[in-house]
Amino acid sequence: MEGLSFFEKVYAVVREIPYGRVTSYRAIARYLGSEGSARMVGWAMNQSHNATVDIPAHRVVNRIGLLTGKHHFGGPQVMQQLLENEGIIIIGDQIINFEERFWDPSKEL
DNA sequence: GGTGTGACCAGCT
DNA sequence: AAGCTGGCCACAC
Repeated sequence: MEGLSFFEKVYAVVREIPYGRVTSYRAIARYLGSEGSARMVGWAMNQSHNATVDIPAHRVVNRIGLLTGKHHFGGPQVMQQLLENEGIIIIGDQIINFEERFWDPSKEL
């Protein structure tokens, strides 16, 4: 992790999110040592499409499991569809059983 | 090196 | 209950 920019660290963590699990912007920021930087994580996701590697950005949601970033995918349904492909249920942009699906890098990594 | 920009968050109105 | 405000901080220009 040495020599990596904040962005690159964010990408590295997001790539570690297991299939069928999700995490929050805040949890990633906390794991990277700057808890107040949740917005930066979101911004990193915004730029993630020009990253050289694939970033499963759909596995990152806000603190309560709401799909706030769905408009930044191909269309407003794409993010939800990707998650449902992984067995995650979503109703009204809200992940069902969010607490069970939640994956915290600072505990599990 | 100041300024603008956010896919956030908590607290207030 | 829904919307606004200010704080937050890494990045690009």
